[in-house]
Amino acid sequence: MKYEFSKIEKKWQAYWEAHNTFQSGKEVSKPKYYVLDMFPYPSGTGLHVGHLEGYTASDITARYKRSRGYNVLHPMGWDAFGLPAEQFAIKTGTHPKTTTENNIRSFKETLQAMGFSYDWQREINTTDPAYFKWTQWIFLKLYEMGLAYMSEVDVNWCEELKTVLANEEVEEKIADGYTVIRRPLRQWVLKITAYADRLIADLEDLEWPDNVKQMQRNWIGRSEGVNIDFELRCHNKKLRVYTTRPDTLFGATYLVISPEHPLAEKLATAQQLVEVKNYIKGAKLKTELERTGLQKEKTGVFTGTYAINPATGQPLPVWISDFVLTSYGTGAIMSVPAHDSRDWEFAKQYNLPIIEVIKSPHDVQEKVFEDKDSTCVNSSNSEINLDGLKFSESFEKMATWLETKKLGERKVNYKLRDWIFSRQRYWGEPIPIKHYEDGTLRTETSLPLVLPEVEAYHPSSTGESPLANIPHWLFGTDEHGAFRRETNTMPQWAGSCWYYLRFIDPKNSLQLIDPEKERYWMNVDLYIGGAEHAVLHLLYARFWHKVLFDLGVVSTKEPFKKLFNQGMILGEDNEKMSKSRGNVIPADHVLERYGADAVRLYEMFLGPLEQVKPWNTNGIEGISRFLSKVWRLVYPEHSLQPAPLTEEPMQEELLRRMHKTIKKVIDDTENLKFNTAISEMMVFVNELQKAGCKNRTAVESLLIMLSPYAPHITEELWESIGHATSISSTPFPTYNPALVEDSVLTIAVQINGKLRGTFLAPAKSPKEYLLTEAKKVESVIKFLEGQTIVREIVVADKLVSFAVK
RNA sequence: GCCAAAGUGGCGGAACUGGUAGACGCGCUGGACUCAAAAUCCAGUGAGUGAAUAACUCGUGUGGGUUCGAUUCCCAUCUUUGGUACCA
Repeated sequence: MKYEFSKIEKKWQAYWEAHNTFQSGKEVSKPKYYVLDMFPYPSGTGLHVGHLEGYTASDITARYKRSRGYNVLHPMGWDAFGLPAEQFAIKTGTHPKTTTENNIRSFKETLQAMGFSYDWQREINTTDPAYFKWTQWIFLKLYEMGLAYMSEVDVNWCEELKTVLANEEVEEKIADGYTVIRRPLRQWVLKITAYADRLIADLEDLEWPDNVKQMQRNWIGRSEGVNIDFELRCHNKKLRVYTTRPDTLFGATYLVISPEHPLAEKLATAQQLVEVKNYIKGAKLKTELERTGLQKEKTGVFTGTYAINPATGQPLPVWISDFVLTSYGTGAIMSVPAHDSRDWEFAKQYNLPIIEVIKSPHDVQEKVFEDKDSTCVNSSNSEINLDGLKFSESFEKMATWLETKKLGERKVNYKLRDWIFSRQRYWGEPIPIKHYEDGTLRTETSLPLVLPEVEAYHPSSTGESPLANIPHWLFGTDEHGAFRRETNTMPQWAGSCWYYLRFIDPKNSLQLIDPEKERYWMNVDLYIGGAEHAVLHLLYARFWHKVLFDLGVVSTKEPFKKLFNQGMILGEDNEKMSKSRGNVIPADHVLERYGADAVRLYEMFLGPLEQVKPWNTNGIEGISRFLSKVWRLVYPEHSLQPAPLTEEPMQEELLRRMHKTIKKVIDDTENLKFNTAISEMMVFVNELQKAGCKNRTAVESLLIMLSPYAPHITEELWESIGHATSISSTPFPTYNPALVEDSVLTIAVQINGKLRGTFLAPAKSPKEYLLTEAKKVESVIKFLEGQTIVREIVVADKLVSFAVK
């Protein structure tokens, strides 16, 4: 019988569906394992081979864990709110709901054709009112806790999209060809900064890649410093700056404030006023990106005003420059040009003094010295002396001095900013807030607040969402009077911030999640997805999770215990797959040609899961050959009947190979090193074939080991050799440790580090025996002749090494 | 610029805590089977010298170092990829 993958794969997919093979949650006495994919946005372009990589990895893990006796939760759903469906609606008038439904259908077909063992009864969709009812519920909790507030903020306004973009999205949109300007608008904002410290601290215990943890820490950007108040000459006011280097106060030679600083214009002397005004005007025209990114040369303007350095009593000119950000710290800095490269550049540009206060190996007039490891110099007055102290001591001493003199106070700052949470779009969760005529706000009493049908999906010309154009939805009256509904909707991130919880209890209409089920299933044991979500999605989800923890909705501090980022699959030309390059390999295409098992195996065999690697269609042929070999183990060529399996004992070598293979496949599968697990199974199959082995244990062990990787062919062969139940519920084979080690080993002999010969020796041979035997090897004798052995090294079971002269 | 990761045959990659570099697969070469082809099977395949399945030399981006021994550790350097954008 021939191996016809298309017939077999359809047969078993239908079987699994009919038998609810992968329904989870029944056997709560077993240990649980929750393995989750980052759920996709169902786009119109369909899935390509790159998408399938992570899903295959999680599916192998899910199937493997089931086979090892775990109660596995492995769900899938749709992150279906989003811009593309809305844009398509604007263009064609098709309701985003229709577009979304069509795309979901096509995505689901592909995923099912891959044989993924999802529990489809738990499927969720973020645009389903039964789902977003709870997204809105969480928002109201945030509002009640004071974590959601409205603010008139300078936002990134995109004229073409008529919407506000998050800071994080700006670059991407500009790259897509949109223009973005700054403009003030009323926005809902979430106070993620209130959780900054916990978001850093709790990273500690997570099994996440170190680089992702580091990226999150950098993004939050906690820094410890001091706010210092500088006395201003000829003004009653003080100027407050933030610094992380109070230890260098003696070296501060000028101050800089941002153009948006409230004092910017007030500090300008009559003589400088025109120039200052022009500079401030110029800065307003630039976007944040222009100001911070492209510009290499520093610009600035002197206000004409001087402040007093509290340590030295020297006058410090106050400058205005746009390299100082309004949104960070106090919007003002003290400049220590000798020990900060930006300050140094600025000082050189405008000929300001540079004073060395940290012992430098070179002249600071020539080059900046930023190292913190050195000690202070030129840093004393009648009250304080920092000379000779290292950073941590001098920081402490100066901070304390400033605090006692009431000149400043310690302050922790973050780069992280609060999260602008509203969007001026139709296709998103409505924010369930009512605005009354007297200016009060009330929450919607009945959730979900659903989207009304609209005629057109264009944003309103005022910058509000299309919802502002629907009077019957927009306006209403209740016992508190007449109200207008909030027209902003939530960003796409909202639905993905908590979906992992809903999979645990997807149909609960009374609660977000049943606490008992939550305690059983949380945390997510393994979360697999692309590295592009390293910061935003994962940070937002962690933030919401902590809020839910504080509310008592969840019992764990963190949502995702172990995170794994799969590497991108590139096109055959070694470039990132994209429509414009025309190098996209669509999933359906390869599935039809090679079958799900081959695609699954090949994607895993390509290389380490975390690595970026190019697709090569030729390579998949080798996997097809491997599957045919497995098939022929059961159905010899030209035979319609499966070959009878025997109970005849295996040759010792083959038996040891089997146990080695089992061990390696277990170890590698646990560690997501699927490429080497597959190669080990290939070796085993090659040897079985060469030996013509039809031993039942050998063949069955192979099929079970292979089943998480290639579920369809193994189900079929499992049935062929006489089993009535699914291979997916069969326990994984175990190995005998005694049989994993070889009994006879090849020992290498090195002379001065070069390999000069090998010999065979029984395992665990004593040192003396190995030395004696090594000296008997012909090629070794030759090299030892006329030489003096100065050292003999023996590594048990591995090698003998002689150092000679 | 800064931060992180990585450079191994024609190609994707393998190599445990320093211990026989190149597993497995692709590709290629030769052979068997066939009228022929496909499929399958067998043998070979890092480079060089060599008649050789003898032997030796070189070889994990480059240059040094530590070591009996380095793809692995250290220093310097080049290249590539990802992240980030003056955060005081």
